[in-house]
Amino acid sequence: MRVEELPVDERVKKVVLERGIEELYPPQAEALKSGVLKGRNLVLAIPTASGKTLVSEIVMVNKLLREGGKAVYLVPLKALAEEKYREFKEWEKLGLRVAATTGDYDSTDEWLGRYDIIVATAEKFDSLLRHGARWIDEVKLVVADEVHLIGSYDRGATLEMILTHMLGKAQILALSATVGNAEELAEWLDAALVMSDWRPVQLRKGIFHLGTLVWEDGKVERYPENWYSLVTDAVKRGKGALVFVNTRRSAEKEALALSKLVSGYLTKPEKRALERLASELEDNPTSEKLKRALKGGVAFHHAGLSRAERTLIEDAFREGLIKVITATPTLSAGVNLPSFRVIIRDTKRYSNFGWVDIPVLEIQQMMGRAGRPRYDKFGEAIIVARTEEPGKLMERYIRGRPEKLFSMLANEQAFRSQVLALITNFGVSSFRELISFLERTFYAHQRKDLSSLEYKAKEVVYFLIENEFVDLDLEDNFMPLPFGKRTSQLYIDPLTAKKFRDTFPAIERNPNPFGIFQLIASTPDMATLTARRREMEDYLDLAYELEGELYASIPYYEDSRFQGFLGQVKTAKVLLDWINEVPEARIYETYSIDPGDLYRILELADWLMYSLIELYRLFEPKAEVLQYLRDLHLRLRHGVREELLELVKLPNIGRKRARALYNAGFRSQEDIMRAKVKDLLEVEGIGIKVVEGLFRYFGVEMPGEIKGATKRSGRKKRGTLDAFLK
DNA sequence: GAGTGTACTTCAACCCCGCTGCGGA
DNA sequence: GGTTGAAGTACACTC
Repeated sequence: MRVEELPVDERVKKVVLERGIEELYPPQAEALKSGVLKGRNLVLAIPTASGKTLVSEIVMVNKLLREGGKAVYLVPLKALAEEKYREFKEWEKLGLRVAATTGDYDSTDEWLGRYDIIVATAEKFDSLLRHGARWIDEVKLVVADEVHLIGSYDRGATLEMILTHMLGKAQILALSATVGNAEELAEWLDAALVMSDWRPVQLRKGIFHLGTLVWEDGKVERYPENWYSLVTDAVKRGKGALVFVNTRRSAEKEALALSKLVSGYLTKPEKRALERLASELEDNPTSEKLKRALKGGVAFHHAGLSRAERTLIEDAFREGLIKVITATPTLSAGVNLPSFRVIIRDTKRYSNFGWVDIPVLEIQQMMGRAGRPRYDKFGEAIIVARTEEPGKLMERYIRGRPEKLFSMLANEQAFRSQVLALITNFGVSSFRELISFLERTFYAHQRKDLSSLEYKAKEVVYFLIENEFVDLDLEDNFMPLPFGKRTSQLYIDPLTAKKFRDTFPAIERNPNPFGIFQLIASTPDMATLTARRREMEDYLDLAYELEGELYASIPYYEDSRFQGFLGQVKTAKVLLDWINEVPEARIYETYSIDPGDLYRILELADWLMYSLIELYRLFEPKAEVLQYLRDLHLRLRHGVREELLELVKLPNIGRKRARALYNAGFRSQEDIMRAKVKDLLEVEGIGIKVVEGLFRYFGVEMPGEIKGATKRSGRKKRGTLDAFLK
């Protein structure tokens, strides 16, 4: 189908044509003929990179231009929200306004009302729904990207509930990878279904075993025995490779090993560019390894890396400077990062229940990364058989069909939160109403029988009533209580909230950081570290030493909670170090964690600390305790001791600069306001830009000579992604 | 004959990912 | 359940 022939607004066609697209891919054409342009719901199940985004753009923009209202585009990852935001920005030239919102930047409501296309993570949109933002009624279209995540154990329920809420109120366009039961999903959503395996870049799949590479069609190629040869072969041909492994340690090890082999194929300028790239990285044990790997044109990629490091690597790989990335599954479902060759070293992974086969769906998503549109005529995805039998792998992952999707609504933690939200934020006022809502879910559609879910719902409701999240009136109608409503808006697990509330009296008696941090670490919303075998004794000792500060009792060795408890102690200790200004590098070393892990712990602790305070405020707080908690929250956010709290409030002053200023004798905002520019510049880490920012903050004129050299105030609009990114 | 280097075998420890709140001059 | 680095072992070689 030609773009010219599309039955859409002329302006839409013009923009698409300007991109150089004149002809639509067959599945795109089929999708657009399905009635989706006339308002019909659609499930589009096609491989990644076969043009789902373009379809959704055309549908969104056409609808907005013709009918007004808003479109919401849901993604599973923050990084994807940024990626889509950048892509959709192009449509602003038609007068539409595009915004992105995730937990990272900007908060709720009203400013979003000014935008037409809103990109959000599913959880963020769920949260917006709970807060009852007024503009929600104007949403005419919901695009759910990666909708197969409805089958994810911990996050699937959120997506399912959002779609249940919006079903009937807005048009729904669900984008999915190929799954086993797309029909079922389409039936539930009362949607047309378009399925296809068509790809713009052909994909060849094969199994490698001891030097023999067998392609799907039976063709055989010979290589040296070690699978490394698959990588070097790709590089030799001027292409890149993406290697998937199942542990961080393996990613790092293979990167270093491959680096030695690949470095021989690099040109002099490439080597220089890579050196430059490596020098941009900060110094910590993991970065050191990364730097070594980079010198050979190879990088590893996993969640231990900071976001900046990840982006740096992704960009350099896209440019072709980095030839090979070894990655854990962070990359399989993340941002768009294709490669000529994809090599899958592992097909099993460790879970709580021991080793399990990685689902077909996931392996196929990894394989789908092979082949770069515009550069490659075809892509190659190769699974390495090491311990598994090659034949079995061929059957399961290459010829086999992906799994069916199953509703995860019944997952207890998720269900608890969702039931609470229905009662406190969505006006569900009786058990009967609750059930009738649940009848519209994918769970009900799929299982037909609601009795076991009903039983669970009953248990949850009892729990909520018993713990005063909700009350019953004389006619047995639900009455939301402030505690319940706030819990739901804070987006925390009711169990976390209960735990907090139960601990308030103890906190009032003896407020202290260690106790509070252990409490936070013990909630189901926190991702705690695990204590390694040889660390266990140390943390147990620490717990006994500080027993008086804990709000929980120390479990016995035989107790099933023992392991978890030590992990919580370890996490609390990390947080304690953080607020006592232990340098990051030392924290990484002491606890053998990576920057990404620390960032994650701090982010979670920050959010939970805020929630703790907000809930405490509901229960006749003592002023001095409240102040104590607020100060602790600030210390946690900035990673400083108490005496620096005043300084870190200043713009561009973090824990390092604040400490430097303090040690140089500038101990209050007053001191700084009165200081001479020259003296401030003497302080380590303080440059002219920082000083300029300080002066602007105080509303003081800069002395003349300096002012001229540093003018520029790129005031960005608040709440947009631009502001966040810069 | 003790010390050192090296190649090899055992052995226990460790094991992917991600989202959510809110408000400041 | 399988990989990995570290500890342990055996053995040859050097001074």
